[in-house]
Amino acid sequence: MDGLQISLPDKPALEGLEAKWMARWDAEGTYRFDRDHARAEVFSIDTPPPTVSGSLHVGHVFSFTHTDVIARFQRMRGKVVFYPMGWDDNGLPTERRVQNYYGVRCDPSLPYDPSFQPPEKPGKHPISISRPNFIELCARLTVEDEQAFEALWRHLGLSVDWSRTYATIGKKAQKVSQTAFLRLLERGIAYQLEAPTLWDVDFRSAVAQAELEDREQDAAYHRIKFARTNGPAVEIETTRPELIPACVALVAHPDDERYQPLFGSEVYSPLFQVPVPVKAHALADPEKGSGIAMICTFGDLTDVTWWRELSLPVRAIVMPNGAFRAVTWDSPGWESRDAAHAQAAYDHLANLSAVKARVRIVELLRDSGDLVGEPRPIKHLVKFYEKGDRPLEIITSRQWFIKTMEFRGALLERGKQLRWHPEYMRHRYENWVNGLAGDWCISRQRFFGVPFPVWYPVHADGSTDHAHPIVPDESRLPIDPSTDVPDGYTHAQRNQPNGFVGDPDVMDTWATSSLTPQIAGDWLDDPDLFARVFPMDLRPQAHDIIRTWLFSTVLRSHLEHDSLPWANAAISGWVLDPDRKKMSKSKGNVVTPMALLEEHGSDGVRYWATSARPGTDTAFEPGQMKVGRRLAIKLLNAAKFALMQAEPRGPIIEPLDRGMLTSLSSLVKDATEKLESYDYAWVLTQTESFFWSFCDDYLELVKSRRYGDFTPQGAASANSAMLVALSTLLRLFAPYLPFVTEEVWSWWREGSVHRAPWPTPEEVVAEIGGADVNADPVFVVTKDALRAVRRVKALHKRAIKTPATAVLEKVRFEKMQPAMRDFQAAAHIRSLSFGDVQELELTFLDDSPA
RNA sequence: GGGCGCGUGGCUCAGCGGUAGAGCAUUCGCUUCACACGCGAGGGGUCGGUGGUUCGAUUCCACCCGCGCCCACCA
Repeated sequence: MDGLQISLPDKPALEGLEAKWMARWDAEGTYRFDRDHARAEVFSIDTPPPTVSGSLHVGHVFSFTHTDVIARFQRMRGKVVFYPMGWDDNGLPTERRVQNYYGVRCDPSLPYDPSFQPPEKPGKHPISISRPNFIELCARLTVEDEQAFEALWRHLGLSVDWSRTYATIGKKAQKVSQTAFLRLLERGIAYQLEAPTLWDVDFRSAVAQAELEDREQDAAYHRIKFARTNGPAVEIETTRPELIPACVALVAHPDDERYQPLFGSEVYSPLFQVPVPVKAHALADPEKGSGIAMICTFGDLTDVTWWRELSLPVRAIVMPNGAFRAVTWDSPGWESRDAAHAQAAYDHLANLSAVKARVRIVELLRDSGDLVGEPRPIKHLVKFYEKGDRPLEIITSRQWFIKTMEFRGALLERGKQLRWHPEYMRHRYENWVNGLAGDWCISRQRFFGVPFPVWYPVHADGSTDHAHPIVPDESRLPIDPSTDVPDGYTHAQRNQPNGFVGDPDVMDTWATSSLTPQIAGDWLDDPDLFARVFPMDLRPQAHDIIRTWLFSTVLRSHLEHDSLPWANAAISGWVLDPDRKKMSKSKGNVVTPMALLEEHGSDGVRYWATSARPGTDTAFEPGQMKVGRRLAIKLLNAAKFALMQAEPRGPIIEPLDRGMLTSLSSLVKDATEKLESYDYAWVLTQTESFFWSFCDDYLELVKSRRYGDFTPQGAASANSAMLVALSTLLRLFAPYLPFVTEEVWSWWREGSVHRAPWPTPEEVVAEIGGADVNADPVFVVTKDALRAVRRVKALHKRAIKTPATAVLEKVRFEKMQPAMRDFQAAAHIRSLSFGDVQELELTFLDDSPA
C-alpha cells in the first residue's frame, strides 16, 4: 500500500452510487465469465429464470440477493463464476397476456403468415393466428418485460454476466428441450398413452401432479339409493351425485360383513337404471359414508385406481370443456333397463357444467325418491390446478409422459448425494418422491410452449397412426410440427390421407425448465463450455418449487447425464407480510422493488435480504433496510476518517492496534468457513458487529494518537492498522453491500473490490508479523474500560468530554497498561491509578459533584 | 393422517449445556474537529407448557399446546 493515491469526496453520500457503479461494472466487464478455465476453477450457478409475464416482487429481490452474495464471495475467493440469467417466458401466463394485449387467439391449424402484424388496439373479436405467429407475439411482448427485469437486477447489483441470458421459449431452449425429449423417446423413457389424466376444463389442458393444489370447498354428502332386484336398496354417499350416469360399479371393503353378500351381484343406478356390479377392494373405507362407494369414470384419483385394478368399463360424460356430453342411451356401453327414463333424465344434464348438473340431478333424485334425506353440507379439500379456477376433472386423453416411477429409488439416492442448505429441506424432496403417484405428464394442450417434435402418419382412411410417430433428425431441431414438414413428405400432405399430421401439443413449462443447466451451459452447441460448467455448483431456489423445478431437474440430469445437475441446493424462504402471509400479487400487498431500491438504496435492501437465515420465511421489514442504509453511510464516513490523514504510516507496533487486527483475523477465518457453507446471514451479523465496535471503540481510542498527540511511530502504527482493517472490512462487506464498498474502495485502491481477493486470516496477521495473542486482551480490556467510563459519565449526566480522574481495578489496570495513553485521551481521564474498586471509580474535575 | 419448520423483551430476529443477546421502538443525556443519515447511556424477558436426563437446561430427550408450510387414496 505504498504511495497511496487517495481521493476523498468532501461529503460522501450513497445517492447515485447504483447508477455510477452499474455503468462502470458493465463497461469494464467486471462480472464477465472467462471461459478459459477448467471445471475445478469454475463456480457455476443454475439461476432461477423468473416468469416474465408477471412482475418481479420483493420475494425475488430477497432470494436473488442471497445467490448474489454467494456468487460474489466465490468470485473473490478466486473462482471463475458462471452466473447467467434466464427468463421464463414459456407457458400459460405469457399466453394469457398476449391474448389480451393483442386481441388474438392461437389456432394451430392455420399456416404461418410472415407478413402478419397485430392491430394497434385489440379488436372486439379475437383474431385467429397460427402458432408461429402467436409465438412471435409472445416473444415480442416478453422482450419488453425482460428489459425491465434486467434493469431492476442491475440496479439491485446482481453480479450476473449479462452477455449470458437465455429465455425458456428461445430457439436454444427449444432445441435442448426437443433433443432431450427425442432421446428419451428413443430410449422408451418418454411414451404416450391414452389414459385418464388430470384435466383443467377452463384451460382445456392436462396438468401434472406437481401442479396441483388443494382448496377447501363447500360440498355436501348426498345419500343415494341403488336398487336391487331382490332385496332392499343399497345406499351410497357421494359429494358428486351428477356423476351417477358415469357410475360403473359400487365398491366396499372385502372384510365388510355388511356388503359381503352383495359382492358379485348387480345393482341399478337411480334415474338411469344402469346395471353395475358390486365389487370388493381394500381401498374402500368402511368408516366413510355408508361404507360403500360408487365408482365413476372419473370422480377422483381413487376412481382411477379402482377402475384400473377392477378392470371396469369407461362411461365418460365430462367433455374437455367441462360440459356434460350428449349420450344416447341403450347405445353400446350405455345399456339401461329403462332407456327411455334414462334418456329423459339425462337430457336435463347434457351440456351443463358439473356444478349446474349437480343442482339439476339433486332435483331429479328428490322427485324420484332416490335421495335419502337431505344433502348434508360439508367442507372438504378439492384438487385444483394451481393456476385454475374450477376443480380438476379426470378426462381420458392421449398424453406424453416421462417415466418417473421406476426411477424413484435412484432419485431418492440423488437427493441424498445433493448437499442441501439448509439441510432439513431434503425432507421435502424425499417426501415428494415417496409420494409420487404416477409418471410425469409433460404434454399440455396449449400453444406457447415448446412443441413436441413429432408427426404421425395418416392412414388411407384418414385416421391417425399414433403408434408410429415420425421424428426429425436432431440436426433439424428445433422444429414446429404445425408448420415444418417431416422428411419425405410435402406441405400438401399435411392432414391428408396417406399424409401426416403434426403433434398438436406443447410441453409443460417444467419439461423445459428442468433443463436449465443444459440451456444455460449450452449443452448442444458448445459442449466445451458445458464441460466447464456442468454439473453445476449451485441451484438456488425457493422451497415451494422443490417438487417441480428441483425434482424435475434432478430427474432430467439423472436420465440424460447419469449425474446430479449440481452439487448444492440453496433453498430460500419467502417474504411474508406483517400478517405472516406470503406476499403475493393476488393479495395486493406487494411493494414494487424499484421503489424500495430507490428509497432505501440497493445496499440497504440487500442488507435486509441477507440478514435472513437461509431457508427461513422472513418478514418484510423496511426498518431493517433503514438499518442497512445506515450501515452503508457509516462505512462511507469511517472510511473517510481512516483515509483523510493516512500519513505517516509504518510498522504496526502498538498492542491496541495489534489486538484489533488479531481479533479481525479470527473474524475473517470464521466468516470464510460460514460462507463456504452458505451461512451468509451469520457473516453479515458478525462483520457488522465487529465494524461498529471498530468505529465506536477502536477509532475513538486511537483518534488522539493518529492525530499525532503522542509519537510519530504511534500515529504510523494506527494509520497502518486502520488501512489494513478498512481493506479487510470492505472486502468482507463487498458481497453484501456491493455499491458502497466499491465506492470506498475506489477512493484509494486500484480495480474493483469485487475482483479483489477474499481476505484471509494469514494476510491480516502478516501485517503484524503473526497473530499476537497477548495484544488481543489489551484491545478487549481497554474497550471495556472505555465503555465503563462512558456508563459512569452518562449515569451522572456528564458529557463524555468531562475531565475526570479514575481509579481502576488492579488486574484491569495492568492488562491495559500498553494502551493507557489511548484510553486516557479517549475517555478524557486526566490521571489514572489502581486500587481496590469494583470496576472503576471516577472523580469529575468540573464544578458539579459526582 | 404423515413430514418439516417455528414459538426468546412492544416489534423483527440471533444464540445456546454454565448466571439471557442484537437491531428497531421507548426513556435520558451529548452542537465530541469521520459521521445529527450522528454519538453515549438506561429501562424492559420466570427464553410456549409439563415432565425427564444432568451438579446445572432457554439450549438435550419425551409428551402437550399454538402458528406456518409440504405431502396424503378428501366416496
